[in-house]
Amino acid sequence: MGVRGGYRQICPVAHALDLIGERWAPLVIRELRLGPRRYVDLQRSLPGIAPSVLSQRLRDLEEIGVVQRRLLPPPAGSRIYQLTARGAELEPVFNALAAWGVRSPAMPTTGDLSSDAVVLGLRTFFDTEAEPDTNWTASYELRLPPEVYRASVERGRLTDLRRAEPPVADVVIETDAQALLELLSGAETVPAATAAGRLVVTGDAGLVQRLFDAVRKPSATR
Amino acid sequence: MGVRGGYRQICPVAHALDLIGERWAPLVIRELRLGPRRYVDLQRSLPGIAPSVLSQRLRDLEEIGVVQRRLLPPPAGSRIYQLTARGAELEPVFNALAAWGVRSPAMPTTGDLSSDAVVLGLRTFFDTEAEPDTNWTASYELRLPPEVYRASVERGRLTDLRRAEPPVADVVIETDAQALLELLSGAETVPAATAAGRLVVTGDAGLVQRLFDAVRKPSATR
DNA sequence: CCGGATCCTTATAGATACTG
DNA sequence: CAGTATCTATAAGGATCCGG
Repeated sequence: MGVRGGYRQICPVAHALDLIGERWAPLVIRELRLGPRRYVDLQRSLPGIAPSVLSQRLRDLEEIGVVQRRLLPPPAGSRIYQLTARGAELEPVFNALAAWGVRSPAMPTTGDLSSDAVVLGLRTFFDTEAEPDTNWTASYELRLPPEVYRASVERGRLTDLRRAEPPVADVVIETDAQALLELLSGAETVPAATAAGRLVVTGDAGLVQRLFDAVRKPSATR
Repeated sequence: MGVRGGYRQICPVAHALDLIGERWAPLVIRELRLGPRRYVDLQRSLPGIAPSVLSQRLRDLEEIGVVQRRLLPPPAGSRIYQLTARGAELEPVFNALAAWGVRSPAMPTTGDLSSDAVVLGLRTFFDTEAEPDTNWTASYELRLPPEVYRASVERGRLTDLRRAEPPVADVVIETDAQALLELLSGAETVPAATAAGRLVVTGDAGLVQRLFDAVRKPSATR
């Protein structure tokens, strides 16, 4: 169980923290929010985590029913980790945490930038407040080498966004995590990034602009 | 800064955890959600926390702008800690965490039960889904010795619930944390608890029943 | 009595090397 | 690739002590 035997309090918050509050555990879960990952993938996305700690966390998270271990069918045969339904229910927790964290004045601008973090930002801050544009339906393939994601917008709503291998979509966006972050935050534009070779769009560029425009940071009331 | 210099990632979630994710920090914040507290109060509500750790957390939380240190006017003159506006914005995070934690099969039934934890449960799980009863307006004084809370319901909405010293309300509810937990979860009834001397209601008992009935645990979709 | 600071012990994380 | 083993560095737990 949690840190030092846990908080030992009858409190939903304390209990949740006993389960998923240990160091690195939330970030392991964050990495799995976009789809299954192998041990080495997790290790690469979480620079600084000790292998023994990663092993321990995966074992703990599996034991409490948040993560599931699975073997990919041959010939791959690799061992992968994925969120269970119970783990996926943590989505509101991460969204709330991200909404609070992104408004921090101390939010770091340097450090490791994982592709997952940026793509999760896209998912978290996709504007759900405004009335959706029912004319907007498209599928996107987002390439942040070596990662590939697939996003679906149906009638103005982001209905799906996850890591994907089978790449079939209306639009293909090829860039990197840093450039995507700048595009989403407004510090970079589609034409400029394209001219600079930091962004390659295959398909309707207007659809891409539309996707980036749909991302809004939360204001105080949320 | 956070644990071991923090995660050093450009990610809102990782940053939020750097700020408030350390051991005990979330529980310190939880204690302050219902109003200001003194050092010793916090120590009593958080059994097991080392004084050095509590000092350190309060200093850290003050530095990042989540907690504010203040001196009560004479003759009290005691030093109290309270959430800043920025700290209060963590409300959605705690609500989401509580909603997830309360549905855990491993949720402990034994351990320390703080009055704050139960009262926060009342606030978190006060049913906001159903259409509010506009005829229901009342103020409650909730005594869980030695704590006193004040709750306000305005036209079916819980508009305020915090620790309070000046006790003025329509109804006074006197009980203890354990009994209140059972009353809210449905394991105990108002008449039975009253008969057993675990609950003393001064004022309209119907209003009390109404308050307890308004608390609903979240279902999977939340 | 309140608000801590200090000291010692122990648990856990970080780093690196190594193995099935 | 998927971890385990080992060593070291930190931070937490717990008791005690001290100044206002």
